[in-house]
Amino acid sequence: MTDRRPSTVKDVAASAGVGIATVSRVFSGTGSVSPATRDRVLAAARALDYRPSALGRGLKLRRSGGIGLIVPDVTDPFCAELVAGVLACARTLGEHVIVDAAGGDPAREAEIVERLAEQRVDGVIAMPAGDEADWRGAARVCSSVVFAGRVLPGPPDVPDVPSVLADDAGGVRAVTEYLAGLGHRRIAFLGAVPGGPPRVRERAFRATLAQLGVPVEEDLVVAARPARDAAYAAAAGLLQRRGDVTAVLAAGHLLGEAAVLVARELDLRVPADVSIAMVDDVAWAELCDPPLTAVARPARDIGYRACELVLREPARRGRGGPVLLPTELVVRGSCGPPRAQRRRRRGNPAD
Amino acid sequence: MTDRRPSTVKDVAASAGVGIATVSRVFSGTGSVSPATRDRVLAAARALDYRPSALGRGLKLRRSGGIGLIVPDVTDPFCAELVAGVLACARTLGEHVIVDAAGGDPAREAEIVERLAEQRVDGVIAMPAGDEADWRGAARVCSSVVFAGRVLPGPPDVPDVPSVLADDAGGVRAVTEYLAGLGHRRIAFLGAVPGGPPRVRERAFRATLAQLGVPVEEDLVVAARPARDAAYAAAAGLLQRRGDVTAVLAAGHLLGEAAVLVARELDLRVPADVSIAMVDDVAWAELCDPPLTAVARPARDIGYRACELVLREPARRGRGGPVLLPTELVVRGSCGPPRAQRRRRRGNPAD
DNA sequence: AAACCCCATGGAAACGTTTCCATGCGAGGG
DNA sequence: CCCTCGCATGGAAACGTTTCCATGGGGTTT
Repeated sequence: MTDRRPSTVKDVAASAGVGIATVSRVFSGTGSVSPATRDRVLAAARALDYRPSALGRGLKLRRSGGIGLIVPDVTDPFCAELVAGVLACARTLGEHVIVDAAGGDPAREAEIVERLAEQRVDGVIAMPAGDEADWRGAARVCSSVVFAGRVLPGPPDVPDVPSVLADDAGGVRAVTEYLAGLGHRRIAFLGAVPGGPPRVRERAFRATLAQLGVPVEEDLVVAARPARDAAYAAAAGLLQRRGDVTAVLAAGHLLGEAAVLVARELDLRVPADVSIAMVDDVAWAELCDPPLTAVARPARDIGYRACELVLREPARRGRGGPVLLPTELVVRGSCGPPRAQRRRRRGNPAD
Repeated sequence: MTDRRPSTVKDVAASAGVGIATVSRVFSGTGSVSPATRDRVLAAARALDYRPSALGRGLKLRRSGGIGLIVPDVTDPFCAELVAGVLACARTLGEHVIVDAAGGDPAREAEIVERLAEQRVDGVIAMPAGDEADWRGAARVCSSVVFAGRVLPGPPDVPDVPSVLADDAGGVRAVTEYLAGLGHRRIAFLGAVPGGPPRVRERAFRATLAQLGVPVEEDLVVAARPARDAAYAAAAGLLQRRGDVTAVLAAGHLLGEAAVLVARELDLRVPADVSIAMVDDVAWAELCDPPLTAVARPARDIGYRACELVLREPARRGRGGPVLLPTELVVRGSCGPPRAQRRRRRGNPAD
């Protein structure tokens, strides 16, 4: 039936009685074309339903006019917000975005990068999971890579991949100071990263407590992979083992979710029995009962900024370390003064 | 610097001492190449860090090897889940996905479709907002369009755009029967679509009640745009105006959120004073207190299936009406038997 | 032994753009 | 009046791939 092939510059040129170069000039905006000719070309194009082929153009220009975006999981609220930011910025710059989810798997990340390189994307934005080495290779493969929302665990020696991050340290400091200011002394940190050296949130937590003269009990810093089951197990372990904690700072929304569910399961009232706060202000924080105090990371801005960085400012890339965007402490009802010292649930004396 | 241009078939051919046709055959998998030659080509390619250009291939093949995906908002949990499904399927089929958000604006949708057409995508999956006319044009422009998760409000005359949907009617029927079965008689439907004829959920709600012999009070069917503010306003209006409703069925998660917040604001206990259920089982439904009963739509499956449809089964497309995927009623604690007939807000609730 | 066929291979022509370069032409200055 | 300059325009060459077609050679069949 109507599976006519799309019309091309050649068709338009013939129909308008001009050369193909002129048609190209009209559509690419370069060069000069007399108004009369331009009108004639545009009319012909409209009549033929002409639509310039991005493939032809890309081939000639050696760029596709699109960028790649790699996140661990598009259904994660933070990632989704970040994606939205990237889309918003890309739209203003007239680029399209190829999105893919790596599921936190370095091998899949590498695979996606490979594919994006074949697509000749103009740049790649990634929320990385893999290790330094993988990405150093990737940076070689792709024109430009920007990390957004997360960086690699590797040694912070030469940060040759530019990045846009939330000021996690500042956010954790703020919420830790807030909890300490309410009078808490036994504050748990839920969500240390299992292997390897402590990451920025844990470090900020420790540093803030130290600065406030509150001793850090190793027992209260619990590691957990960022997955629902692991988070729940970690939270359950913590709250059962240490009935005397008066506040829990969850390092991410999955951890916060776990803390809330476990507290409910153990019949702990929030914040009367235990205060809960978390990093990442997701939608449900407000719907919780009580609503959860959280450190809001500007996920959308991070995405937007990363996109600007990768497309507009190739010069600034990598200079001056990561771009840090401010967090905000959103105080809701889930934190209060600590309950007077007393045991609850067959507590084990651990102090 | 190392801004060498990427190597091409020509480079590889020269380096391996073969013709470019042979290199192409090795990488595209077509034709036959002797093992020895193949190895030589692969070695040369590896040495040169060769990566076939998707642009060149796309130009020749007249297809980009990617599909377009248009959703209203990637941060919406349902959309995000749908996107994840599409990505999963596209991955298995070796295609990439260009994602964009239209914000529910038909003009933006049209613009995105235009852009995708320029990219010569192999197909488009859309959760549409625009009206029938727009999309009929789009379908002409693009090779193939599939609707996912939502269809157009237009008359269901000639469904020439294939679609993959949740069985909303079944889901609403199930939850309505459940509420009626608990004894509710004054059940509100929150989230009728403002303009135009009633959509499938409202129709199913009315039909089910009619079938059960429960009269539908027009006053209890309230319209609301699917936005936070509108949802909240609608919910507040409903619950303040009609203190005698014993159950609210929210037609979407934003509406459900609004119902929960308004109920809390009005000091209505759930489910003692009012039962709440909603369509769309999002993460916070379980974190709510009490956890919310919801109709789960298989968003991920919908995305996956839509992607299969658009890529694998061009023949089946459009035949036999929309593909309906089953919903599931997830019963949690937010619904109970109706309170004995009495006015709400009779002073201070004893807590 | 001759005819044949299939396989491996290379050359060359697309695919649809952009852009360099050449051409023609009208206007303005010497 | 001629030279020059600038502008509008067209032809043609790239960009990197796939694929048709031709070619040559070795093995099989008669």
